[in-house]
Amino acid sequence: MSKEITIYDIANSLKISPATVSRALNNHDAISTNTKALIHAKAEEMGYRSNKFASNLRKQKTNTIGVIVPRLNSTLMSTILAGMEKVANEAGYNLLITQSLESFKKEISNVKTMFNSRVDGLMVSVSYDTEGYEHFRSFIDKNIPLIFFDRTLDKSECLNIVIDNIKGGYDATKHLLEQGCKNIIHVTGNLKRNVYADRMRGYQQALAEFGVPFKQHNIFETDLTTEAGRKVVQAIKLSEEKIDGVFVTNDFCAVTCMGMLKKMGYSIPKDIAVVGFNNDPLTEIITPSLSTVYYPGKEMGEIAAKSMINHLNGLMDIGHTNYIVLKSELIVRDSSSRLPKN
Amino acid sequence: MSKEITIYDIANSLKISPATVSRALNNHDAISTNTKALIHAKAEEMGYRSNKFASNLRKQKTNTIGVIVPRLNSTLMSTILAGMEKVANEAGYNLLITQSLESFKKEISNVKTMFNSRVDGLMVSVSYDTEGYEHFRSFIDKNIPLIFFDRTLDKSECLNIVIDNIKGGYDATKHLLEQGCKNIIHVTGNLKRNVYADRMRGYQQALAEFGVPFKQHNIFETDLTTEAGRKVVQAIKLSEEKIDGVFVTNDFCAVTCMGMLKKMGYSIPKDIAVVGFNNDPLTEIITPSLSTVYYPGKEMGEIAAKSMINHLNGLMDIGHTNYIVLKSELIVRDSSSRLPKN
DNA sequence: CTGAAAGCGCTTACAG
DNA sequence: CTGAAAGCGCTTACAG
Repeated sequence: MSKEITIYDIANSLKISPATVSRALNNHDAISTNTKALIHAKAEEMGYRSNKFASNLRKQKTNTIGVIVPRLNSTLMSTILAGMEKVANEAGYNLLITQSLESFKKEISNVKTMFNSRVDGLMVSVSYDTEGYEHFRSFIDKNIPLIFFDRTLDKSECLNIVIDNIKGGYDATKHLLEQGCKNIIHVTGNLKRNVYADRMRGYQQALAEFGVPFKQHNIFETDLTTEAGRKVVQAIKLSEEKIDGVFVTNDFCAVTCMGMLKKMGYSIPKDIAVVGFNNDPLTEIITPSLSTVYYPGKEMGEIAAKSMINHLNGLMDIGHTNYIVLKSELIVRDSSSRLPKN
Repeated sequence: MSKEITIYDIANSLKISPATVSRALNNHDAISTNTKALIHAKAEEMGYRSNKFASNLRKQKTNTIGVIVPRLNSTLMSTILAGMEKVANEAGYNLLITQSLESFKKEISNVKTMFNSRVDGLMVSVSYDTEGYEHFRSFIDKNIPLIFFDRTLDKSECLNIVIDNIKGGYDATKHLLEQGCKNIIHVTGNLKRNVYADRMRGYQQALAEFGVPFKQHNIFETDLTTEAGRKVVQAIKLSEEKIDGVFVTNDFCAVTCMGMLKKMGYSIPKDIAVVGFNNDPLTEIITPSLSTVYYPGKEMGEIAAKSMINHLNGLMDIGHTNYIVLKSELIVRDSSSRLPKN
């Protein structure tokens, strides 16, 4: 392990002060171009690397943004993260990423870690069973910027970056109704979470608008896994009332359901029309292609990171904004197209 | 922004020395249980949080592991990352994650960032067009542990965590041959990368074993996107020699091909049998289900992180190991099952 | 345009 | 079991 070069080594070898070396390395205005060039060359030659800890300790800033997601391995989340990473990296910020694995307890511990790591800001999509935001108190008290994205909390005074989930649910359901569906079930996730609760509200609104009575037993609150899909399909089969439409709040689960329905002899969309959510790439490559609600994951990640960085750099104050709602829209494909397209 | 509490504040308020506070907070043996309890309580009461920069600066250690992946938003990579995060988090390490977006240039810059962030170790899956490992020189010179996973480099003296890609390619191809395929094309990624080059070698070995001549024009070196799939299917259609087997080195692209082939009237597996790679969850939910090679992504992430942490904690020396090869195996499903299963 | 000096908040070898 | 003191490598207000 070779010795680390410091600004003192550079200063000594150039017979100047460490202060000047520090300034030159940070491209401070007050240093002459000559001196700068000299110092940069020497630094390069000696294999110098800045010590971020010393710098952070002195500047009381970390250039690191924390991110907590429910799971890393979901198409949506990894797409959002990709967007965040891109923006953060370009702006010279690092991302510290952890996953709550849908556990409130783990989320609390993740928040603590982020706090102790002194991230300059924190971006969070909450877990399935998160209750309240007391565990973010430390961030709020210290005025450390906090942004929620996708899954947000009620009554949050922080910036929330979302899509209009009510509209998403409404559009999907309305579309199914327009295609002639009379009895539409809704397969969703934990209704504690805004994304699922709002989509269901949209579902209810559309039903009401079309004069279709809402039935509680048509709501399947699940964990959206393959297993959940299996149970839903079983229920469809055993149902006394004919089910002719399915609105699933997640593409992967929707595709699972479609596959099983097909195997059981249902024709899609003729017997049962299906709409998913997120516009996962897989929706386009399966047969029939899955109608879905476009979810701007990459954009959401980029905008969240951009907002955070602008705030940190004083170019913007996220304290004044409560919601940023991104555009999202229904994409009609084969799984729900019963009528001739116009 | 409330003032940060330091060990000095705790020391003053308790009329003891900061050294004792530091020791107590780190559960040092030499501090009496009483004093420890007292200090911990006070720290809690005052809202103390340790300053990692000061601590890192002093200890010359960061408790942070860097990870560079080609893309965050790929099923395989996000699964690997999930495994890494789990292990790292449990061991009290943080993960600094960046993506190279398949660009050698960006990878070089990522490595530099990691170096300057003084990660304790670095885990990398290289980009499409990475050449050599000169850009890791700084890590090697400083003896900072470096682990490659999935996509590795030739002649690397570091620890590489991989699956047996040759065997994977061999198994897939052999299976297609056993199912009666006479003319199998192979759709793959950049052949500079071990994963793709090795799978092709396996493909060639199986052909050779069955006395089937290898034809260069049966190799499609692509970027494995939907567009690439489209071109391959076009080529299949226009081909003068009948093509009856497709081995694609990535499930998503395989599914894309399957979808288009079906639309063009091909029956799968009767006309054309298809095998993918990775065992992406989507392989099970499409119709016909896709035969594929199981890839232990989560395990790979866990083992990489575990190896790194054990090395950092002195429990193991990765300097003595060159390769860790994880188990992986062919999973036969409907897309390639022409013979009755035994 | 450059320097001297203080201080960011810890940890630890040394001493008792 | 506890303390005094030095030092990790920077940055910056102040002075010139």
